[in-house]
Amino acid sequence: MRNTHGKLNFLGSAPHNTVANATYERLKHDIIFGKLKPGAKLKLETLKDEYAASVSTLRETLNRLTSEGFVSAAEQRGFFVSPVSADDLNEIANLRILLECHALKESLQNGDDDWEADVAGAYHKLSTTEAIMKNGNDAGLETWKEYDWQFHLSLIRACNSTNLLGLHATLFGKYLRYQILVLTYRGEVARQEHKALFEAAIARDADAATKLLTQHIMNGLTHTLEYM
Amino acid sequence: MRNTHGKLNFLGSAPHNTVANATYERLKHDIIFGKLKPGAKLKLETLKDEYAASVSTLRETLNRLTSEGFVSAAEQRGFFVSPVSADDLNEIANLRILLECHALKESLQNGDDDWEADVAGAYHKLSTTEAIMKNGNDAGLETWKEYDWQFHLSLIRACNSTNLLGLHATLFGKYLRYQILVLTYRGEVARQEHKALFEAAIARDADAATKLLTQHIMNGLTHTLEYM
DNA sequence: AGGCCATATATTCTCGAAAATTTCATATAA
DNA sequence: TTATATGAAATTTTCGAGAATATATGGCCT
Repeated sequence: MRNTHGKLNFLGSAPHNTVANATYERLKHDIIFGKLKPGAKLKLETLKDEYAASVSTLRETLNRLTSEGFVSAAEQRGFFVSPVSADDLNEIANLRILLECHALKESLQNGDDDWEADVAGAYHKLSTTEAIMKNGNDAGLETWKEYDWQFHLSLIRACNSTNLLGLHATLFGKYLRYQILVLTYRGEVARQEHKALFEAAIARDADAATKLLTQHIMNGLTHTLEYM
Repeated sequence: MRNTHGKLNFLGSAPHNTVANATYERLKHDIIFGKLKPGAKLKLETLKDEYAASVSTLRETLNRLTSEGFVSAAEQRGFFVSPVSADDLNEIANLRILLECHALKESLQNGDDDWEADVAGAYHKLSTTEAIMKNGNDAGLETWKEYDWQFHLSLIRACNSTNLLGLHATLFGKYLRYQILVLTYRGEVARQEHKALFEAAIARDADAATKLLTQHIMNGLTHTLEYM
């Protein structure tokens, strides 16, 4: 993680103090939430106007995003939004299963009372939002996805591996981009999956929890592939 | 991976056409091979002289390296070489086991004749070098480590996941830095471990291969921790 | 002496412009 | 007509300087 001070938001960075950080936040957000389409050329002159940053500053952020895989770079030919594909989504979903299940197991072993309270809190926020959205209110898409992310993060936070949490955060972002891309509702099913996952986690049933998590991700994958 | 054209070297990038890429290569190499010590401040003015690049270009590469975790950044206080710790090494070794074993299993299932030939070739280079180094010749440390990396990469290359190979490459680099840090010889043991691993892979014995790989990494971890 | 504030120095962050390279449009030749 | 060469325009890459911020220095007060 970039800055250890200050509260982290759901894209995984500190609040933007510098122009570079603000630009990074906005660019990443715009890619994940589809404002910048897959494959789109990222011309520096255009970005300069749109994001109010100089070429050098923009290149800093584009290099960061390239490292993470949200942007692709071609030597002397500039940057473009990383393309999407069924293969790529498959890879990401499987990696998420691998890493998140591993982290979940560790977390269930290590998590103390504070961890459990965090999970309960995150689940409460998520389920409340999902209950509201169930009634046709799909205005708070970003809020919902933020709570979704926070819930999954809370489950694995006690895994005791900063490196693992870092990799997971990037993967989650990539997975989220695909979900936003198809943007069809899977709310009610996801709601039940979250509930079962939460209960298994609190019961410290690692086998059940990892199975539920795997199913949860696989179902999301199938659903997304169907609408791509 | 950054540039799909041209042959990749063992640090995972294309040959340096641009100043930025050359600087990135050199900086990463200097961090992994300990020329830049863990925790060292990376002052822009100093780097400018040493690497013959402008501030903007340097910041591009430092941002890339920060994303990968080789460099740490503190808001308004610049960059420094990421520190090392036993905890961090533990995390990295365990992640390497998780990812590399998974990739190995997939690779053993998917690998065709060309893959097998690649593995045999990579193993040949590695074992030849290890035989030479056995006789007290420890001049070719970097060559050895390159062949080591190429061998491990060849084993998992048929895993059919670009994302997985990318994560593994970064992890391998971080693991390598710790090995270089203690710089004590584990050649003869590693030689035998590589041999057993090679044979299990060619026999497509996934269980044996993953067990051997896990042991190989765990032994390296124990050895490194001992001398830290 | 030891802590605190103002000032000076050092360092990072940001920008716009010049150099290098690619891409596009047009003309010329087979 | 198709292919190739030529030059103009667009784009990326690189740089050095100025603005913003952090760190160090030295004087002042208790």
